Amino acid sequence: MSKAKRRVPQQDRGERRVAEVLEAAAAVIAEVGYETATMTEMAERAGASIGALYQYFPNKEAIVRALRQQFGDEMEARWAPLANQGATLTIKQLVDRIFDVMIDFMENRPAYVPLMNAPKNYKRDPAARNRLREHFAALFRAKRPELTQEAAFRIANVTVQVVKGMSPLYADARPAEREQIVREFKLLLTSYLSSRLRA
Amino acid sequence: MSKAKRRVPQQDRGERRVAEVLEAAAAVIAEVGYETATMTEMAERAGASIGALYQYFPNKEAIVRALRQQFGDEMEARWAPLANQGATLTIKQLVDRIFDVMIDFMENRPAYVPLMNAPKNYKRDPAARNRLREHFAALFRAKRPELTQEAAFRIANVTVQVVKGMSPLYADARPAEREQIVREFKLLLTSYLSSRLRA
DNA sequence: ATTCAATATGAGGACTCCCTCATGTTTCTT
DNA sequence: AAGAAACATGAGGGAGTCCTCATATTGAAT
Repeated sequence: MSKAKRRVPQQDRGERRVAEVLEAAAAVIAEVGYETATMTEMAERAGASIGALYQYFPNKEAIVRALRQQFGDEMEARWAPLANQGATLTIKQLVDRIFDVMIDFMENRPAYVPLMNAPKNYKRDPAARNRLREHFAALFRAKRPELTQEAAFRIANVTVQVVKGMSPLYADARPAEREQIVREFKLLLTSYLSSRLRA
Repeated sequence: MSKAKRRVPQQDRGERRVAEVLEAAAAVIAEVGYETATMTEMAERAGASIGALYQYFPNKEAIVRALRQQFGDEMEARWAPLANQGATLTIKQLVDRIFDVMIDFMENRPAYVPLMNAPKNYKRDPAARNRLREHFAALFRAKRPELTQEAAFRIANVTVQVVKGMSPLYADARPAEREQIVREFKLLLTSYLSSRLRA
């Protein structure tokens, strides 16, 4: 395992490179998955040489970490506005919101799901894995404050798995069938949350 | 891609080898997943040489196909007795049955989930992917004959994803927490099926 | 204009993986 | 017992991967 530190970009050129590499990496991972994505392909698609890539990222894992951080931050920005008004939403509204955000994210950041499911490298930042679960748990506790942390996390775990479960079906389906799939999974989550968050 | 046909076992020795290799392959895949499982490791763990392995299987994909076939047949044997009496079961009984069978299977055939999720090679036998979904769809239609094929398949798809969603949580959890997780996912599926299979 | 840090390049080292094949051993048949 | 067929072996070919490093180029500061 390589251990050397890498360059931190100091010029505009460097910052652009880093951004280009990350964007290319996300595209490649979205297409072929983390394991089969190669560093050479990422570099080529970024219009950079393999050496340039390694100026900023010491190894493949570092790229994954950077992408997860970036996606995690973007998620944060999406959920922050909801945290306040969480108490006022109905279950149906809550479920609609959850799926709207996640579907929009899956379409605009198609590397998100493959990245989060890549079993590798979670030992290095286990926190990343739980950020989404914590957002959901916070929403549920806002709606029903008498939930214990534990209970909220359990429900959030199930919620995360429901959304994850929809994603491969959604991705494989023809656009015309997608609405139907979304309806089905919204019903799934609504039925469950109605039991669990009942007044 | 290699294309040569391989030996079909003719002696007891050969049949034992094939069984040993398949068992070892399943163990390796269960531990590290399909992509990272190596042919050398499978051979070593089967107590065979790499050459012996390739006497019977032309490539890695062939091993996966054989395992999927085997697991599929075992599944068939589990669901067959239910197909008849499907009409008489309550939703709760149905859900209990589904999870009991799947959990038992996951514990005794830990390679099942990684294999079914391996995106590779499904082009060669797309039928394998749908066997479980078809079993579920048959159960649902036994219970509610007025369901269209399409509707039954949709519900079966969701059901498969729910069970799949439980499996990583179940596998990662300490045994003491597993009962809790199972309860949660049974509630998830029960709530949903109650909506969809209502009289 | 000069200098030096920042950035870029890509051939190739070190490794791993899948799979072949020439050769050796065991089992069956007669 | 002898010959043939089935089975076993493992070194190594070929391909692909991650990553390094010596060298070259660009940009900024003086």
